[in-house]
Amino acid sequence: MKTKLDPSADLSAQIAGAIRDAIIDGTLPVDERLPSEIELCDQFDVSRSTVREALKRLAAQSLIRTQRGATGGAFVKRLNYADAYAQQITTSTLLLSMNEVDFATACEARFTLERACAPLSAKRKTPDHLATMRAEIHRQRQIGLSDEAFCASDVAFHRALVDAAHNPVLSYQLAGAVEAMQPLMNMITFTARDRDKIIRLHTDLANAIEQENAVEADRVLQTLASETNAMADTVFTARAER
Amino acid sequence: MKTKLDPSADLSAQIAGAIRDAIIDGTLPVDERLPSEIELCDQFDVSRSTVREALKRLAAQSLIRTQRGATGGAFVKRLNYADAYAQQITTSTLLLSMNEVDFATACEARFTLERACAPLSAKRKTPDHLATMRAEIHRQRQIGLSDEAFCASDVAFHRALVDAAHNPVLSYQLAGAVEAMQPLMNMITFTARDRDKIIRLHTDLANAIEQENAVEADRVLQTLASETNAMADTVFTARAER
DNA sequence: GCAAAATTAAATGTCAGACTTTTGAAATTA
DNA sequence: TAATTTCAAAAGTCTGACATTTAATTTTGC
Repeated sequence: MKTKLDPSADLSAQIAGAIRDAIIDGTLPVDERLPSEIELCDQFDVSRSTVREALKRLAAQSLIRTQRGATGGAFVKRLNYADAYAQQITTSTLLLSMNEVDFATACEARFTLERACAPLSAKRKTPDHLATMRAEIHRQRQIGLSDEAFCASDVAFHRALVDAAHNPVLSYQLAGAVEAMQPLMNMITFTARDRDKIIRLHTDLANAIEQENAVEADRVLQTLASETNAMADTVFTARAER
Repeated sequence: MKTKLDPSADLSAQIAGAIRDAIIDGTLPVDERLPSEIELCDQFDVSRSTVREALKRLAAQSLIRTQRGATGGAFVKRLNYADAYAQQITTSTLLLSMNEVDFATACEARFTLERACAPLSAKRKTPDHLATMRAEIHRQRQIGLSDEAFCASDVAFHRALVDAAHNPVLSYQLAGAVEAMQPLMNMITFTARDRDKIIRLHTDLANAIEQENAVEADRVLQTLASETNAMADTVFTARAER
């Protein structure tokens, strides 16, 4: 681990990069203990502050975990789905909110991916996922529900749809696509008629999944996509005129 | 920005979390300058080392950038596609390599998503993307090409396919799915006949995209998925017997 | 001799202060 | 006015100290 790179970057970034590479290419296997901070000081010939800053960078990416105490230290962390989800969602959300990605583009991406997922969900759904979907539909019917709460329930509904495919990798990939849309959706105000329309489509979708009717599910998702786009259009053009 | 959270975590993690939240919810807009390190020391009542460790955590997630010098400081960074790609790929790769995700699951996720993308690619392809795909097919034909180089070219081919959809959000989402498979693919040794088969399918796929034949493209991708799974099966069962 | 309690040592976490380097702006000079 | 010099603010790095946590070791009490 005497590797060094990119002399332009900060020392702590170089060191973090060297260790990260070692983790990614498997030189440092999961649960391996890194040398102690003091030993890393010697190896990289820097001070402890610099080593610590490098380790914090790695910790922020969930590449290592640290333990205090006698047998403590920094260990290569087994990246779990929960951490990966969280990072993906943060990144996706910021990517969308900071880059003036237009609603149509994000919407297209999301529904394209969801439509890909639906046939698998129809085939592999369990009563559990179906129950979650129905429960969220029920929640969406509540009168006096805020727009934000409606959106949150919408996300939960679609996540249940995705999870029903029983492919954790797929769920992970789609988590970003679905959740990252939420802030954009929150910019929309839903009229009662909009909600009715969405709820009806959600019901159709749940039914299609229950009946393992992939074609119908796809049709509903396509409709949902265009309806969502239409609602956004209405809101945004109205807002632009004002 | 006087918020604090989770008293169980380290101070630097708490501070990073508070600032991260402010960035995500928009309290700190893009390109806003954070207070200087010294000012943050006062605000959070911690030492400079602790503040710096917090800032390094944020930098590792591409949430801030720092500049030295008189008008320098830490600024909220506009997350660009390149950084988001890189992070997504790192996370996806590690998720797959560290969690004994079986080949079939990862493969299914990848091809399901790619099939969703193909109709859009067929509709919106440019000569440029098509040329990239053909160039990679050409590279794959070279005799004496290592398995690794073959896989890398395979990834490049599929990325061109995805990028042809001209939806940057979709490209970003699929980057992880496609690239993260590479280490898994690298575990396979391709016989000459395997390569022939793949190259023929790639050619069919490029033709289908060129002719805007989405149905044919989907058929080819399905075939490619099952062929890939079959090759992996052969390799893994042979390896298991040994 | 054994179990509980005290001690120790190793490691990370935090702090304080100094020095270095970078960089833009202000002041000076030609 | 333009080039140069000076200056000051800020991040980057280093050193050394102390605090806290934790497991292993040693001591003590019975």
